[in-house]
Amino acid sequence: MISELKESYGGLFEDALLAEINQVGTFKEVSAGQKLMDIGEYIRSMPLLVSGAIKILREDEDGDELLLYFLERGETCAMTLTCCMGHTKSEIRAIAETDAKLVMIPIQKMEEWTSKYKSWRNFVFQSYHDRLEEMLKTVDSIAFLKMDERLLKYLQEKVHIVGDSTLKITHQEIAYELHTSRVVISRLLKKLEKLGKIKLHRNSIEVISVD
Amino acid sequence: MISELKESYGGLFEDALLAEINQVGTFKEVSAGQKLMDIGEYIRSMPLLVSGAIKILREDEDGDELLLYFLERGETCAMTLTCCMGHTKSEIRAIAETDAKLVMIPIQKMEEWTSKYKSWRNFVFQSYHDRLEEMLKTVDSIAFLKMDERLLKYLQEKVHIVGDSTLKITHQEIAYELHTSRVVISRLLKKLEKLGKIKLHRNSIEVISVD
DNA sequence: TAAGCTAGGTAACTTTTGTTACAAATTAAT
DNA sequence: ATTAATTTGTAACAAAAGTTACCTAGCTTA
Repeated sequence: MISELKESYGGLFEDALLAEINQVGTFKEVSAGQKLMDIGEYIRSMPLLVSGAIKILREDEDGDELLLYFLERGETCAMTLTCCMGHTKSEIRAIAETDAKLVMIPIQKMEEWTSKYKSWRNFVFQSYHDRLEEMLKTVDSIAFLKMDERLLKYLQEKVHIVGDSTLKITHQEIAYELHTSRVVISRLLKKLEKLGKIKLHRNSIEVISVD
Repeated sequence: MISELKESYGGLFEDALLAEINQVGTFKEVSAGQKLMDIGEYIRSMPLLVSGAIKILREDEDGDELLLYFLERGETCAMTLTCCMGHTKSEIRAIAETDAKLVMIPIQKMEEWTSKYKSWRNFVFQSYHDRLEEMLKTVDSIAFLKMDERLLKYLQEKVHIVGDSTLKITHQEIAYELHTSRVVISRLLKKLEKLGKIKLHRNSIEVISVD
């Protein structure tokens, strides 16, 4: 475990903190598609992402989903941070986008480390900042872009996250994450294909242009 | 100044911190409509809102605006927090929604207080949390609601913020903040009036139902 | 091989939102 | 008082997005 921790967080945390994390943290491996946290659940530990990617989703009363953003290596869920502190329920759903490795930190340690380690404080602040930035990007997309632009952006981000320009995904799954209907997605994907930006196959989409 | 500080932040901060704030902070009064911060500007001090309300706006490349949320008494701009720390530019625009009073804190003090005062740390964390929650609400509105629902919600929130059920506002101004066109707003306002939710007058809107 | 399932394509239609244009009412300015 | 500017109302149309329905291609599996 030490090696992977050091790889992802070595530059961020001082050795004493790394050692503590190593001692009190629990290593966890999840496979793609696995649910890590759901709306309304209480949070008992804080995840440090060591490898892979996690997607963070929001849901409305009708159960319709919307992708908010992805977490990558070296990041944590900012929602967790305050949910822990305030002992409130989760406002979001977290699902492993790829196979992923995490270190789970018991929440009691969080406050302790906040006074004890400057690097921890900075990490927490940085996480909040990053998450707010991601939320701004999300707002920009849904407020200012039309669905075809959002779709292309979504595909390009997915390519970045999974590290493969061919995405194994169905139109229905995309529709869920962008909160629209399958027919709309099929229509716009066809349009993007005609523009030469992607190539469509059964169960997969090849993203050509990433610019 | 002490009295207003104590009123808004007395329950939050320990006396020693209040005293420091009082010493190093500069009192600032702004009137409704005044711009406090713009996109791309560097942030040199952090505002603690003592009275009034501030609206936080986002802008796209075309200069189109979108209202993100309001700050009220006892709150601060979470964006500022990290912009200070990372010495990055502001991502948002802040405009006084009502006449407002602020205490401006030099950013050097921020980090100092973060190690020194637990209540300051908690305040900063709480601010981040509140801002993330606001952003979630914003995303919910623009992603899951139709324009007429967003409009009604907007009007009701405005009533809360200004503390008056009659809003002095034009259709055009609403259109800017919701990022749509004046014609759309006029149309939907007429519909809401027919439903008995509001009453329309020139330069003002009376909000009837707040449920 | 036949039946059944899933994924995707597409037509036809509706609703929602955005755009253009113009008129009427009110207020402000000269 | 006349002119000009602002605000609102509304019609007519266009574009974007959502819905329903049905078809076909390719797997799966009985």
